[in-house]
Amino acid sequence: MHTNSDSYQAILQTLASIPAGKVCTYGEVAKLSGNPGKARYVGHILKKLPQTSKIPWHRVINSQGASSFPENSEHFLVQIGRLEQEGIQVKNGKISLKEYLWRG
DNA sequence: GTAATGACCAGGC
DNA sequence: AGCCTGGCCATTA
Repeated sequence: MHTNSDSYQAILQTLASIPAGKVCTYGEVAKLSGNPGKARYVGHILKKLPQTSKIPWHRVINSQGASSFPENSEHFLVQIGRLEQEGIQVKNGKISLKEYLWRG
């Protein structure tokens, strides 16, 4: 962004390449983009994305295999809804990383 | 300039 | 399973 424009671009690129029907954790996105340990930065970028962005933010979940949003929030419902629509099984708000994690 | 805040994570207990 | 701790790092106050 300001100090690390290169990291920003790399992370954005990785986010954009997550295929439908798969999910990726914040930490994985950071690692895959060549920025291990910058999971929080990934979160920052996603938070600041404009509504018009085509980045599939809903395919990013935390290392627990769950949404990082409050359980009944608007974002939470939209995220889970979209994932299910892409064929991902969500049981009890949790997603199987074994099955759906995208490793690049 | 410092201090607090997150769409985070791994490890320990 | 849960809860706490320390580390992480750009952004914000």
